[in-house]
Amino acid sequence: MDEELSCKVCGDQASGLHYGIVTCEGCKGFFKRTVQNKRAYTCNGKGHCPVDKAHRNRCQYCRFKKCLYMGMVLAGKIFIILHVYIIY
DNA sequence: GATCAAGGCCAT
DNA sequence: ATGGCCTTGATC
Ligand SMILES: [Zn+2]
Ligand SMILES: [Zn+2]
Repeated sequence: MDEELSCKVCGDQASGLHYGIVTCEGCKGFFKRTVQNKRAYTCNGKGHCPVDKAHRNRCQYCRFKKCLYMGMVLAGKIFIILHVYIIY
């Protein structure tokens, strides 16, 4: 039985936990590239474009925005460490 | 020693 | 520029 998780950002099949939330390889790489290269995107629409597997590449601004909104953070690992730390 | 996640590198 | 695969480091 394989319970496969879906990406919190685009809904694609996630490979696991990445930067604090469950994401797919695409959003993981996209987030990494965006932060590391300090990329700046702009929305052509109103800033609320649908971010799903079909349209995630159409508006990078709204995709990255959703990444942050869903709780994606560069040092997402500290959340996991913190979670353990609080319990103990 | 096994598992998970970050990062890097590569092919499309 | 995107997404995937592989490698490395850290943690349990
Ligand atoms: Zn995704
Ligand atoms: Zn947009």
